[in-house]
Amino acid sequence: MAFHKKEEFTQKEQDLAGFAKAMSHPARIAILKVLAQRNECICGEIVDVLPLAQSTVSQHLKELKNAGLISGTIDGPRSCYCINWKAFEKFSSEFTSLFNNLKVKNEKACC
Amino acid sequence: MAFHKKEEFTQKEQDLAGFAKAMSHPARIAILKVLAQRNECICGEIVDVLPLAQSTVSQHLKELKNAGLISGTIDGPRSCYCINWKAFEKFSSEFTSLFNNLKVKNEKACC
DNA sequence: ATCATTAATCGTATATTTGCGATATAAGAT
DNA sequence: ATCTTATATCGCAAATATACGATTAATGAT
Repeated sequence: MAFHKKEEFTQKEQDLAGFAKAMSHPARIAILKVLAQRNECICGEIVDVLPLAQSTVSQHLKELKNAGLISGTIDGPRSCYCINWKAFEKFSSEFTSLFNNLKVKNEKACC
Repeated sequence: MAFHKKEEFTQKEQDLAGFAKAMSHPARIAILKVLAQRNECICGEIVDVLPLAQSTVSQHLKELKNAGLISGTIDGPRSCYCINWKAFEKFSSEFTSLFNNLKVKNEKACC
């Protein structure tokens, strides 16, 4: 009956989950890798590398953009996407710090 | 027509995506946090903390377990779950190393 | 042996994601 | 002005995820 209960959690939990969600598909991991290897990347090159249709790649790019992990400028038929390192580092450190802190407290495993 | 193309990507990409997917819901982030704060954690305590039905929490626990992020021993009516730090660190470092390496190559942003 | 407790599983409804082809859009080339 | 190229968006179908209540299973208590 009641769906989509995500807003009942803390903002930080939602943010982290959103970040993870953006990277929860191998195509998007692959896209990030391709983008990270170049300074300027045209979408078409990504399409060539991935085993997916152009429209699907465009959709994945959109999701990564919405999540803030990449930024892109649309310049007519030629789009330039690249990784938004700032946002990426923010999440990455938030993520690792959360679990590193917890880990210190809890050296011995229980089961 | 063709769906579920995930197997067309590298194993590493799939693994990373699977790890991210396991954490792509705030409820599962919250569960990991609760588990990390105790040495032994009974599922019921998690149910009390989360704004979700018992069956739903059980489902989330199952997903975390399938992803290898937590391990649990079922002991009759009393289950003990805890974080699988080993698997967690493996992914965590794989994850950060991937992007740290890439970042070094690519100090200047392009757009 | 029966009851209470706790957690997993089943069945089901709805929402979201994934993917593609077709179409639209926007700029450069002819 | 028309054609080409590159990318975004639309519309749709299928798969997966999310959530719950009801049921089952398994142990401990009475």
